[in-house]
Amino acid sequence: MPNESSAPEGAAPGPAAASSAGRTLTTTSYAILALLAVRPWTPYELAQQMDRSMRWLTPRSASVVYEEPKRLVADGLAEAAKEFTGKRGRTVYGITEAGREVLRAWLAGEAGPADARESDLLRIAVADLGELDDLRRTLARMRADADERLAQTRARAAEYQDTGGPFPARLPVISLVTRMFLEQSEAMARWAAWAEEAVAEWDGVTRETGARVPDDAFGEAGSEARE
Amino acid sequence: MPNESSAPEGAAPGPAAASSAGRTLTTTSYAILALLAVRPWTPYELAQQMDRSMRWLTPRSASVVYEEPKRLVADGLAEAAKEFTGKRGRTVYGITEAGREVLRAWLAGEAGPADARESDLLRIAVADLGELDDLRRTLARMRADADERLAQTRARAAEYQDTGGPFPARLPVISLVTRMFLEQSEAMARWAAWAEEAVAEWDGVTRETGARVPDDAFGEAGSEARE
DNA sequence: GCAACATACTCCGCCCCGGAGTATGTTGCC
DNA sequence: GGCAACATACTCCGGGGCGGAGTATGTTGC
Repeated sequence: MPNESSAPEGAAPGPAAASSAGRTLTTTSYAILALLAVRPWTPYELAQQMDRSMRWLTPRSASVVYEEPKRLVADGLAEAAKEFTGKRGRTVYGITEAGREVLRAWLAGEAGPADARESDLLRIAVADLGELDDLRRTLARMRADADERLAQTRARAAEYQDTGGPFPARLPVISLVTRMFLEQSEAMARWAAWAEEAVAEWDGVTRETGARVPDDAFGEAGSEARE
Repeated sequence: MPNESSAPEGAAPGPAAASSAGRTLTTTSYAILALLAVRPWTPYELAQQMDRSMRWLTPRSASVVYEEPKRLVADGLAEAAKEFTGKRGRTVYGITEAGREVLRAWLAGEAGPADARESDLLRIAVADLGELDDLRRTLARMRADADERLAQTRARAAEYQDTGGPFPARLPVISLVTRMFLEQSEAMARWAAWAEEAVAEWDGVTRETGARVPDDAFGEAGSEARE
């Protein structure tokens, strides 16, 4: 059976296709789109800004940052304007109304790249481009995920402790990494619960509209971690 | 066949070049090699086992798991034996002495893929294929990394708190993700310190040779996290 | 006897990486 | 005023990895 997966310029929307785009948008797409929603950028600035603001969330190398806007333009989600300084050209990218729309849809829904972890965090970071309820829903989902993951990790740990695992001689080294996963998933679950609670008291998604920086947001995360 | 076509540095013996292989080995390479060091596997078993044991450490899709052993064979680090069940052939892969050697070298040194995080954790998980001192060195490095990362994260958090960041209106959402990074890096630093301490009391790297499962390895990671 | 499942793979388009390469602006210093 | 250093503005390419589709043969259970 011939694969018709590449239906490029046919404007044929796949079933799972994110709104108007003729491809599945990636986390990179949404990251760039979120930046463009703030103001127009040249690719160079975009690369700088991606490095500054997205490095911790979802790092992307410069070559990718140069590519993605072109695709967004092809999808009709961004637009490019050519400018010149002497004989030196440069492109300035802006977001289109369609672009804002898919961004809003992404912030509002489950749609988007399957790679949940990193894109969820991005969703939080740019939540002020969407609605308060979107943020709450995302946090609720993340909390559920984190709790489930924690439960799984604990179950695995308990199993190793009880049975010794398939290679009991290896248990000491295994215990080291297991403890690491416990620590990480507990941290995640703790955070998700905290964040959900904090946002429960918000009236909006920015400072002006009623969001508040929680008192303990920037301090020691675990009060007991002090030493 | 030396596919050296793209590397014009011909005579330059890269110090980071993993021993005899004509390419830079990836984390995947070491993961597979570590499995092969335990026993021979068919690709199908390998894929199963990768999913079982490496899913949390460094997940790889099946197609990659089928590809990698071929490369390892080309590098002389693994060997393939063809077997038949009726007219159905299958390959069984085993590790070569050269393979064990690069695995030992990887466990002993800094060499390997730059992507430190995930490969370090793998190094811990298969540390029983190497020496106790290798494990200690890896943990010391990880602890230093974790501490530095924590310091950076705290510095960024403090900066946001003091200056409000470039977009003060966005501070509430930013504070959410910042807190998440604080939580994560604290967890990591806490773990690294714990692990280093635990291993300090070991005499070997397996149970038989004097490694012990720490008492609190499988319990609540943070004693305060109980609720 | 046949369906369902397990085994044993191959192939392909796409994303992303990271480093090399190519230009042309602007700034600062002697 | 000249020139080096740095900033800006990109393109190109090989390779790793993903994930889903496709192919084919063995084994098991009803």
